[in-house]
Formats: sequence, C-alpha cells, structure tokens
Amino acid sequence: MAKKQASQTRTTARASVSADDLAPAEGRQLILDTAARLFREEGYANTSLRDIAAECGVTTGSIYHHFGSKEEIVTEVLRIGVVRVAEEVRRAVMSLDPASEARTILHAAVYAHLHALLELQDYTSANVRIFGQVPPSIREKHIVVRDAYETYWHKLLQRCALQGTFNPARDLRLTRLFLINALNGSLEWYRPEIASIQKLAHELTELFLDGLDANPRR
Amino acid sequence: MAKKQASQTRTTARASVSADDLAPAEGRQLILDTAARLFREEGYANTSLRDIAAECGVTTGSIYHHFGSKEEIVTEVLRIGVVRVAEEVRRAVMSLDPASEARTILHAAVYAHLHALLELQDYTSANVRIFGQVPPSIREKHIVVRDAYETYWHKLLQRCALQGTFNPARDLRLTRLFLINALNGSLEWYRPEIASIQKLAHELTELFLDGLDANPRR
DNA sequence: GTCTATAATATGATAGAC
DNA sequence: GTCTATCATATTATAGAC
Repeated sequence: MAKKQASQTRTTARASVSADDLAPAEGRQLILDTAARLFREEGYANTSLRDIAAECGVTTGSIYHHFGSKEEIVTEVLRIGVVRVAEEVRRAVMSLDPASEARTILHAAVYAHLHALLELQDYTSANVRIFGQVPPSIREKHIVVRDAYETYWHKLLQRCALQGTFNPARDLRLTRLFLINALNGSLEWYRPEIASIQKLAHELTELFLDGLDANPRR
Repeated sequence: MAKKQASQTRTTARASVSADDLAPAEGRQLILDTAARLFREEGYANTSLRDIAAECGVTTGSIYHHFGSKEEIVTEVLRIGVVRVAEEVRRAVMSLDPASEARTILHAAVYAHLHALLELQDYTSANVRIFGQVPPSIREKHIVVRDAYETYWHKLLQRCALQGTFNPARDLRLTRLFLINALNGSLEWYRPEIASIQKLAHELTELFLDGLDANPRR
C-alpha cells in the first residue's frame, strides 16, 4: 500500500467539512463529504464505491485517483470526525480566563463539543455509527485518536475538581464516560426544533453540576 | 479487500437469549444468538448468511428453513434488544412499594436497565450499532418499539417529579434523553474490571439526582 | 431439517485509452 | 484527472435430493 503523504488538509480544498466556505466542494473533498454522508446514512459495508461515485457524478475509476482504497477513505472520515471536535473544544477552553470557575469551564467545553459535533454531523455521526463496522486494523488505529480526546476530558474534570467544590464521593472516571455518552448521544435525536445547542449545553451543564433534585442554596 | 478472519472461537457455551436454559441453544434460537453476536461485531451488511451458517455449523440452505430472509432475522434481533430491557425495567419498578421516593424508583429503573442491557449484550449492542444500517422499512417498524420505551421513561420521570423534590428549572425531556444516552453508552465501554453494574447504577443515580457539586445538606 | 448445487447480482479493485 | 471496460469474488436467495 503506497501512501504518498499523510492526509494534509489542502488549502485549495477548503471543504464543506468546514462550515464557512460557500463554494461547492470538489474532487477529493467532495468524495470525502459524500462518503461521510453515505456512511452515516447507510453504514460502511452497505455503501459501495459506486454509490459514492454516482453521488459525486463521477465513476469508480476516478475515485482511485484520489484514494488508494475504500479503507483509506473511511480512515480519513473517522479521523476528521474526532479531531475537529477535539480542536474546537481545546480552542474554547484555552480562550477562557485561567482563573475561571468549574461551571464556566465545563459549560464552554460542553458547548464547543456539541457545536462541533452537530455542525460536522456527517463526519461525527458516521464516526459513531460505523466504528463497529470497519476492519479491525482501522479500528485499532482510530482508537488512539479517540483515547487522546477522552484523556483530554479526564484532565479537564480533574482541573475542575482541584477547585474543591466537587463532591468527593463522585467517581470522575465514570462521570466522564456518562458525560461523553450523553453528549454524543445527541447526534441521534438532535433537531433545532427540540432545543437549541445553547439550551442543550446549558441544561447538560446544570444537570451534571447540580443534579435533578432541588438545591435551596442556589 | 474485505478479508475475514475465520474466527475459530467456539462459543457454544455462550448464554443464549433465554438466559434460564443451560443447554446450548439449537435451531432457530442458535441462529438468532449467532446473528446477534455477528451483527454486533461486524455490522449488518458485513455479516453474511454464510457467516452465520458457518458459525452455527450448518449451511445457508438450512437457515431458510427457519427464517424467510436476512431481514426477518435482523428484525427479530432488533425487537428482542429493546423489548427484553423494557420488560425487565417495568418488572423492577412494579415490584416496588408504590410510595417509594424518587431516588428509590430511579435507582431501580437504572439498575434494571443496565443489568438487562449488559446481560443481553449481543442483542442490545447489535441494536445500537446496526440500527443505522438496516433497510428503512425495518428501521421504521423498529422505531415504534423504541418510542414506546422512551415514553415509559418519560412517564417515570414525571411520576418522580410529582413528589415535588425536583428542581423545576430542569427540563425533563432533555434529562430523559441525556439519561438514556448515558445508560446505553455503557455498552461501548463497560467491563466488570472497571466497575460493577451495581456501582454504575449507584453512581449514575446519584450523579443525576445530586450532581457533581458538593451539597452540604446531604 | 439439512444438504448440494446454482442462479442472479453486486462488490472492490485494476488496466489502459483519452 | 476522468473515463470504459473487466476481473475475481462474495452476496442473497432458490430448487430439489436425501
């Protein structure tokens, strides 16, 4: 398998994967966007290269000019799904006053995660849905990317806990797992009519910090 | 190229979906159990009837004696995945003292859900993973089964709220969605070494009722 | 109830013209 | 960079013997 170069985001192909460009995607980027959408909708094994090609208005032969194999496409789709979310969360947290209290930090991270997750729907939703369908070799490589992001969240919670306001009985590891599951699950039911992303972030932050029971102190 | 490792793991000892019988499953039941496991591990489209047949020690011809099509198999796997969990939760809640306080009710429901979910791993995990991969006609029929269970949870939370101890600012609809996502997400990371099901249920109940922040009243 | 064949189709990937 | 073939396999499902 000849891999010419590690996947470099081209400056020319600014992608519908980033929400800010208005020009329709082309070539490699169009193939990626289309693949992400079809993987999400139909699953990995059930999406053929012919399907992707047809949706792009090209033939399967052309796809092999841009990618070496179907596996190469799905690898890139999976990577983008996690890395873009992680980047946005890191950026949001870094832009905060370092002395911010736990509630502020958590809310910023939760909002940034939800925003990127639901903005990149095709990539992130594909990620959640097809992870269990790709060949084990791809799965193993991708798990590294996932773990790095989980570790980031773990450190974030530990940093918040250092402020001393958390109930020491809480298990931060389980809390992190429950929180990330609650965040990512929104992919399956989120619609703007139900509630805005702001509302989601607010509600989830309050729920995880204060709980369902009333607390007269606040 | 999709090369499949002929997994030689003999799993005849694995518990079938009817947990009470100790004899290894046979015929129709063996096919269902095997299909559920393979669907979960490899995805729906990537699991062929040959794979299922081979793992059962029969041929594809035999499968068509028990089921009319591959879709008929997956329909039943999906149904079992939700219905069994729902049944166990209903039973647990019904066996409680009707005057039980919210914390008791919630804990019982959370524990029952986790217990059934992780006990029936092949069926419930297949359910979560392959839902997005089956033909739309099957998906639509199955969504009815899912919605019924979601409605049950909604009523459960409303019943708890009637006791008047909940913070009225909380959104019960979003809370339910976050809770079910947190519960089902455990399928992807649960291992007994991390924490017992009891521990999971306890931690999740406390987290959703009391939150992460310390509360001096308790 | 299980088997052996086999039909009809779809798939990932390649070669080579333009 | 895209096209038109085409190869070698794998797929669901069926027919009919035992």
